Amino acid sequence: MSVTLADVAARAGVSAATVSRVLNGNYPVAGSTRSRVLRAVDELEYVVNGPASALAAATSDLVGVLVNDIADPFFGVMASAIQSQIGPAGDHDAEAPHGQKMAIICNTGGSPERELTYLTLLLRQRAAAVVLTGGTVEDPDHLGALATRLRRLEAGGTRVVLCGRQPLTAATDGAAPGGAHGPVPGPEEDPGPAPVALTFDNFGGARRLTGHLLDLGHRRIGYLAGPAARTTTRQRLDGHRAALAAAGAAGGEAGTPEAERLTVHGGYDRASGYDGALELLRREPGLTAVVAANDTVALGACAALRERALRIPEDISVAGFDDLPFAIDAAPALTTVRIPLHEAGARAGRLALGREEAPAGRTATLPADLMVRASTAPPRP
Amino acid sequence: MSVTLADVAARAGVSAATVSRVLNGNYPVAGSTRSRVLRAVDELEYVVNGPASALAAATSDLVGVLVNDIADPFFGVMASAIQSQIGPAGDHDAEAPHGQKMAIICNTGGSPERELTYLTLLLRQRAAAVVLTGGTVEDPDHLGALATRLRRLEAGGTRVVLCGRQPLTAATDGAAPGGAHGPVPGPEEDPGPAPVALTFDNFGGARRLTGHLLDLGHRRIGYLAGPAARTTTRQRLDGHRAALAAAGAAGGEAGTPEAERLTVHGGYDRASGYDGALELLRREPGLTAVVAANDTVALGACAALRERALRIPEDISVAGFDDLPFAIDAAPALTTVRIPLHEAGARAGRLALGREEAPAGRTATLPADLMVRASTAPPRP
DNA sequence: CGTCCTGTAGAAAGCGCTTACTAACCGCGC
DNA sequence: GCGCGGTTAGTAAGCGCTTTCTACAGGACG
Repeated sequence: MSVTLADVAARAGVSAATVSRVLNGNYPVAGSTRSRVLRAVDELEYVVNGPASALAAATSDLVGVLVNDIADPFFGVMASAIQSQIGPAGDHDAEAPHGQKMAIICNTGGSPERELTYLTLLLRQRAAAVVLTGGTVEDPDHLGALATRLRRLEAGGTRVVLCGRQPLTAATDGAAPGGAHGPVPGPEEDPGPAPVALTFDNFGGARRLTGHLLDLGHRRIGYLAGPAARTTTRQRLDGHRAALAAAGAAGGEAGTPEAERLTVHGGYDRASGYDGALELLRREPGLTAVVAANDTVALGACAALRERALRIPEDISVAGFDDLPFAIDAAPALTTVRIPLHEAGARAGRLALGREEAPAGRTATLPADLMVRASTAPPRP
Repeated sequence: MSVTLADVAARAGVSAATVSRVLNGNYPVAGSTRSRVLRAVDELEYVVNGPASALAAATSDLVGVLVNDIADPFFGVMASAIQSQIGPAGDHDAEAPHGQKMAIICNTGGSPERELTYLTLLLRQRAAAVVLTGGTVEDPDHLGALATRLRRLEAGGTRVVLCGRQPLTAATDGAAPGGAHGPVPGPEEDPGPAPVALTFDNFGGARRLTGHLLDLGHRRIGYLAGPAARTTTRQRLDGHRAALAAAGAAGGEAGTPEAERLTVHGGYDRASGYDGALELLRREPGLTAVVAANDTVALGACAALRERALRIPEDISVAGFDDLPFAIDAAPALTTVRIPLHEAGARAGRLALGREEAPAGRTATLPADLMVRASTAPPRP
């Protein structure tokens, strides 16, 4: 510590400016000078003072990544992919090049307030970019506050990328399958260009998944939804109901008692699946299938059903969503919908760094493919 | 952006110094002045310039967290717990208090080089603290470089905490069950105080786990080890062999052909478990139990065994390690060893912030409790 | 009534770096 | 021999904040 640019300069017999230029490589420096400086840097084990250079250059090497829950592999996988694009690349060299970015992963716990707090903190750090992952609360107040923060970030030169989330207010648009909306202005104020967004086809995936169950012959299908008023939850639920409605099956029409009865809202955790499955069974003992908001919930549901001595899939089918790594290893292997988390994260990371062109319309929707495995089968006659 | 302290000062009719003092609350300011300043801050939507204040105050709000693989719940859970102590607390308020810390989660991918790179980057940022999670490579060169980096960090005022890792060179000490070593000086140079460390009782947990299988009557037990030359891998393997040796069972003596034959090294991922189980079966068709380096590997092994038409636990027992959330939902529920990841992370976070006293001897070993579930049973006669 | 605290606020000197702007030097053509 | 572009290096002015030191009230006190 306390070895400064000036020390290096003195040792190399040049001015501080020259050292800075060698290190940043953004100005012609004679070869001999350059190597003299580099040697001094090495001998003194000089490490730049990040804050100082961020202040002087008015840019920082920090990239913020907001996630709901880093302990959840859904976010873990995305975060890992994002970081793989941002952090140090190969392992060939322990030296950290100048201008090397670092990701700050912020755990919001799904709390809108904390999300805003983190955005303020990132603004304070003058982050180079911010990636918001996963769905969000559909509360207009929150969305408004969010839009304001993001606008301020962008005004300050921070690149904003949404990964797995609708472009802001478009989130309240109902369940549009395609998802490719244009920018929608927030309340008052100039919206500026909408942040670039990568969204998942939750609606389409859910519709195909429930369609698969309907094709197998299921008609009494329970749904374990995630927390209410969140975009991801609603898109998946809407897809599910759209499939039911198209087949004229029970629960297809939102708001009807039938639909309410076959839907239980909970969290995205295992316990919600466990409790929710029991509740569904209580409400509708004749259930032949359960669709969960995600794989974790599905696993919890499986546990509950097994305790009730129901065999999967002989007595009851179960399906998840996301295709997290453990889905294929469940017994029986879980039928689910694959979300390209890794691809999405990697692409978001590149977009955040400006290393990839923004998609046309500033929004791209990634596919959600049905993965049929062993946890779903035709209902018993 | 571009609203500076001076702007706020002008608006409030005070000097910049006063505004700084109000914001930092570390100097007496008259109530009336204080509220005038706060109003100005509010009206101007002023946000401190983090780099500038870090430079002037020579401290930063950044805390580095190094993990091997953030997509792995083992690290995800710890990272989440660490952050819960460091990041914004309640959701009562969207305002970010001054001095609010942020965690930078760095994904090393298990690469020693990348670990060093990140440490340099953190040094550059003048991080307030650094938490290194999980085991490490046992290569003396790497350990030396690591010790040097950590010493430099500590010299610069960065607090260093190890979470789930032996205090540096103690890592090469053989499999000491207690783990409470004193500081061991690195090669040359003054060691200074060893970083505070929270370690897991991998050895003891593994020994109890294998002991459980032996008690059930198993004698031909295969072991799916993690990557060679990593502390966690070796401690668990050593514990396993210690239990075997104590019972006089096959494979208890390291280095013997028997021990080698019953051990397969791989990664900590699902595929390694799958491949490894098949390999074990090939080497020893009479296997009655498989112990895996962690739960993820165990799940992969289960998949492979099931494909070979072996029933768990009737035909073959399987055990994991860590007790990750999904272990209890495996079918059958996985017998494993519970590692208090959340508690460890939370405590490490508090230690990093200096909000908790370092344990006596600067090292505390956390218990690893055996969780007997349904995937283990007596072998068939 | 002058002095000495105590409580508040301002002036100003950096923190370590970047980056115009300026200066020196070189070889060149006229 | 002199002025001139082209290189390469140095000078110095900040970047926006913290913090020491100084200044100035207004009581309390002798």
